[in-house]
Amino acid sequence: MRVSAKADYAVRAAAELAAAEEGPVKGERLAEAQDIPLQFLEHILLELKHHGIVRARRGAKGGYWLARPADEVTIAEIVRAVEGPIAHVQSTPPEAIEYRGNSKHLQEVWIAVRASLRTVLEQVTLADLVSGELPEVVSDLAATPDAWVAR
Amino acid sequence: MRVSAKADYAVRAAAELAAAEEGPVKGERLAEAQDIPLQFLEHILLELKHHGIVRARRGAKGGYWLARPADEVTIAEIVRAVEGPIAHVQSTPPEAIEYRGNSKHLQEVWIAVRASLRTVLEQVTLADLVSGELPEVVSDLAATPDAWVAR
DNA sequence: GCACTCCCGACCTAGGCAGTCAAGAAAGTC
DNA sequence: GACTTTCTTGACTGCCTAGGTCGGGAGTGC
Repeated sequence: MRVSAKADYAVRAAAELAAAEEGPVKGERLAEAQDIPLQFLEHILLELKHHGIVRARRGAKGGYWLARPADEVTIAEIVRAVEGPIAHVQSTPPEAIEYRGNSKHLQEVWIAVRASLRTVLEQVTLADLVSGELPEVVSDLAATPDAWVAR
Repeated sequence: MRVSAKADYAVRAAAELAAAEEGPVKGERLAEAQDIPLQFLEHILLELKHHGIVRARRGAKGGYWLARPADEVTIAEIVRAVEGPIAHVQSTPPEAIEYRGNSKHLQEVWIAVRASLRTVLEQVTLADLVSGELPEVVSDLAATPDAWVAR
């Protein structure tokens, strides 16, 4: 139930790419802009490339750029690319687990957990993120003061 | 963004305790009922005990029982007891991270993620889980067919 | 050809996950 | 008080992941 450094880095780098107008951006610039260890970031960008989220060219004038327009890339996609499926239980998808006895309905709870995560992560695109205009569902959730207190 | 075996086990064992009428339940019975490795389960129950969620007595006729009524124990509590805080990013709470540049609004997204997890996990009590009568928010989420397909 | 930049496998360390084992302490029973 | 049952606790395991570093290789532009 936690967000890994990798996922956080990946989204931040992607946001930086989304904001860049035209032309490839060097890994080094991304690393500096978001204060991410360069070598680690390159691995992450490679994974994003393998998942068809970014593209890259090497050599002078090389760098990375988004494979698709920023308003077509969701945060969910990026998280899945680096962390794998969202909200798996014991490394298997919740719909595939069989619960017995008094925990029979736990499956529905995990399904609901996944669904609620999806409503947030699949709704927000990179374009939303850089513009700051988040979808209403999300900004509503973040707007309640209660959401900001630790527990 | 995944649920550990430990958390899953902990909730299942707690559900079993919630269903047990009166009197301590042996660890062995819990393990059998939910098919959980006994020794591992005992570690988990110990953690739950330290967090004041269950109580235990040893000796003959000993066993475990809930420290509070089943309708006052939420799944969120149990998950926190064994996994630590929900939805931390890089092991720090989202409200404590400073984002800069084009990822400035990422913080709100992670806050929203945490809030949405809370609306599910803090709503469901052990009593709900055992009876199968989940709160409306949760059953609504689990009712959409889309929630059951992998992605 | 050379500088530049990504590509990618190897490696590393710390810590967590999932689990086992064995000894010990407490409580109930007779 | 002896005995049994059952929990308690610490130590320890093997494996994997997270987070990160290093260094060479390979494609690109000039």
